[in-house]
Amino acid sequence: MQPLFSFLEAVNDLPDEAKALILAKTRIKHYPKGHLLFREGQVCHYMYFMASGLARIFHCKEDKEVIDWLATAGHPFTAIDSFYSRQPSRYTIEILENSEVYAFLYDDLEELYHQFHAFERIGRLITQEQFLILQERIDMVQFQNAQQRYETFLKRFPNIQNRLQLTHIASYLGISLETLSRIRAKY
Amino acid sequence: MQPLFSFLEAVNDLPDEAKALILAKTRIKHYPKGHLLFREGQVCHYMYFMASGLARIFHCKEDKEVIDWLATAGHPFTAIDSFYSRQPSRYTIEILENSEVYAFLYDDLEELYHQFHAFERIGRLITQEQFLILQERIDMVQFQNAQQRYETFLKRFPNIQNRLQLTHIASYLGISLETLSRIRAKY
DNA sequence: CGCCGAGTTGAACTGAATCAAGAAACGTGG
DNA sequence: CCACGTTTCTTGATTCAGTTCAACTCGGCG
Repeated sequence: MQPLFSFLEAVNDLPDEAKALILAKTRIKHYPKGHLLFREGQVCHYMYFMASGLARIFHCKEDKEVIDWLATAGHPFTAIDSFYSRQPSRYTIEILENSEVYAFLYDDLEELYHQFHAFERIGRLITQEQFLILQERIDMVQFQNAQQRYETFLKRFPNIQNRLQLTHIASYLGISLETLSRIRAKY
Repeated sequence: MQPLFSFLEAVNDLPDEAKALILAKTRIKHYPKGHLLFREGQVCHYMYFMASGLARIFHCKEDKEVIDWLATAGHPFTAIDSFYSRQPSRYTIEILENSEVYAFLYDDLEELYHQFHAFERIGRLITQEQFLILQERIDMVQFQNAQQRYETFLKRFPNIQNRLQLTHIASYLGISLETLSRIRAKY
């Protein structure tokens, strides 16, 4: 549980009672590489936290898979279009490496938000950070060419290149597999 | 103040004391078309709310202006990269029509967040909604061609076409002025 | 050894940018 | 109310980054 608490308390302090409730509500699971944590079309009932490992969140766009988000160790993730809206999701979540994942039921998270102002505050601040990450991503997709996107990617995920196959990197960057291959050919 | 309270209470109820404090902290201003509400390079100290009118939030990318956000009546806006981080902003905010704007000082907003759990909750939920709007925008920029983007734009801002010049629409859509003109030529 | 998925390389194609020039709309001053 | 200049918008020709399609290479594994 260390990684979760250090993630949360880097944002804002939490009272001990809140930590105790978080502890009581956490569901710790291990998933093997290739496992589908969540499938499109369903309502996602969990907010996840990646304790260790790697996952991809993708959706299908005209028979192609498009990766929207990479879940790396120490960060939260979910099917964001579904979890809060309680509507069916377009996303699928696939575990890419044997991973340790914490899961929090929607109702439990709501209880935490409700009971602890400090937790609600952390929720707001985390969402704000993720908003800024998305803003950067828009900038990338809208104005950077293929080469620049790859460089941005390497900076943002320095230790991930050899853990992801080219298809996935290309999909995350919004460029074709061939273009990415050509870019890497010139180091 | 009607539009602000109805915006906030559509998200979550607020206790009367919170409303009273909001009222006390609101700074109501009127700005003429063309007024620069905020300039890049400074720290933005205000969260704004557009009571009526229109504004654009843009930044400069290699001597060109890129519109990131349109502030329409009934919605909040600010230099989002600066307001919460307290760092200098890349954005400039220009009033596009004579507008009525409410402004909230950073410290006042923090006080509201701090004093009222309900307000903190509203802040979180609004941020979440804006996150989803950005996610849609990524989808637009990454996968829609020029024509589809224009159609998306018309759907999202149905009453705005004739209030914005083509240059601004093109900039918001991330396409060139000429391409947009050609698209409109075929109705 | 041969198959299969992943990655590379080549050639042709394309949507949209850019460059360029002209038309329309707009507003300001005489 | 018109003349002129400026800004906004349209239209055409050219160019380019990246996609698509296709063939080939490489490495691992039954």
